[in-house]
Amino acid sequence: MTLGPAGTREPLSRVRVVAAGVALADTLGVDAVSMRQVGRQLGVEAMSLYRYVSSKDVLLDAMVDAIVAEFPVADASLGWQDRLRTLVLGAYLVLLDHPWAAAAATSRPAVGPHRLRFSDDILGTLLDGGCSPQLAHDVSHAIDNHVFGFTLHELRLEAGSSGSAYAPASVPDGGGAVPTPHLSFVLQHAHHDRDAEYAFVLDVLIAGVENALATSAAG
Amino acid sequence: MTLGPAGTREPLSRVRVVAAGVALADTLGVDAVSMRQVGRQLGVEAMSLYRYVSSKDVLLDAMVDAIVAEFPVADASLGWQDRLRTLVLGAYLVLLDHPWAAAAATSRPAVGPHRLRFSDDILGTLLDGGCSPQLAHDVSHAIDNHVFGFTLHELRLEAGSSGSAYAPASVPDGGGAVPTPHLSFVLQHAHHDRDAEYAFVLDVLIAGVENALATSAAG
DNA sequence: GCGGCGTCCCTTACGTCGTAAACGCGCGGG
DNA sequence: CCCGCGCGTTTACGACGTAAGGGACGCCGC
Repeated sequence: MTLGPAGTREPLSRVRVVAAGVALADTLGVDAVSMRQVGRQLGVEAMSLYRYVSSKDVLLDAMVDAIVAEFPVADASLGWQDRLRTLVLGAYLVLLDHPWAAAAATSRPAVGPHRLRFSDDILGTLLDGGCSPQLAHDVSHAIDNHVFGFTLHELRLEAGSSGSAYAPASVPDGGGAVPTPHLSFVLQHAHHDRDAEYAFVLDVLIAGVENALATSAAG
Repeated sequence: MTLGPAGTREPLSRVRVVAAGVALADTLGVDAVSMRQVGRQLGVEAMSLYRYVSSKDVLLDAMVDAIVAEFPVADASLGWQDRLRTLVLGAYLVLLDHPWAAAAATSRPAVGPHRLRFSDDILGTLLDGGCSPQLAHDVSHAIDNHVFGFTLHELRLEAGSSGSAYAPASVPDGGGAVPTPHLSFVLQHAHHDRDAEYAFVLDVLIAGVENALATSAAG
């Protein structure tokens, strides 16, 4: 690698490595993120990265957490419902900007510090709303799953944007197509509005919490 | 590879290849599923598999669909709520038996024929319950996400069974731990009951549907 | 000034992966 | 008899993650 006219170059660092990985994933997809590619992006050999990330796995974990770091922070001036909505919809918007991130996050067990912070905000909001610790715990899992899982779902649908979302890829042994009467009926009579669906399910969860709070107060 | 005393061996076939992949994933994890490993399992070279599966990706898709094939079928003798519960809880139990399957299914865009059949059953159940096509569509996505996403979540928690479920794996740049007061509070006062949580969220979804049906009937 | 040491990056190498291409073998039909 | 073809093998290529060691540069105490 030739140096610039000044003869020096920006030194490597963990943040620069992670940022290069994110940039690569954003433009070419996660599959393009290999140690050698990331190195090339930085004008450096693959092995040099190992001084800053101990393995490719921790690089990916750090990349995911770098995205989660952009998630919004709880706004204490709102009621708990709107606070939740802000958090969850904000996370959704961030994930839409980095289509690989939802997939990477769900397919990887590690939970980074920023994700812990986000979970803590969700839990704090639920506790503020009057949830028992148990209820808050359960609902926060459901919300986590909604944020990452549902967003992944939506991204996939719009990725395979060539007409129908349901495109069977593998043919069964016998060969013939599977009859799916209800599926085709629904696809004819319903349209797919990404954002509305996401908000709808979130509202169902919120309504579920309100209901649980009401019945526990009454009992 | 030496032959048995009879001098012949079971001929290869697509189902045998897929079954070997499933067996390998069940015992050694998905990461152990390589073409060479699957071949070894069958007493055959890696390249031989390509006569039955055109690539590793379609092998994995077929493996996932083989698992989904075990999902239950809708029982028309039940009311729509219980029919849903049977379908969704049955799928959950199957996925628990093959811990890799939920991860593989969510991280992979293809939808196989058995999964289409399952979605169709869900949709049929919802339509039977009186849902509009649009509502059925939205809810079925939420249910799909619940089945695969939530199950994945639960499996992960019990995989990292070494005490706390929230073990941050990557340290931030600055180094220090993140303060998570609500999280630690909740972890102290709530316990994690896998099955109860799964059923709880499902019931929240069902209640949401009932509510939507009631208000649309009233309006 | 200078010798050692730490930090940073490079080179080389190994074993694995997915898979393209061509080969060999055995069997059933002309 | 032999041709073809279905099936499995062999060989090979270009990636991959990463272990091990080497060399250059700058800062430290002396």
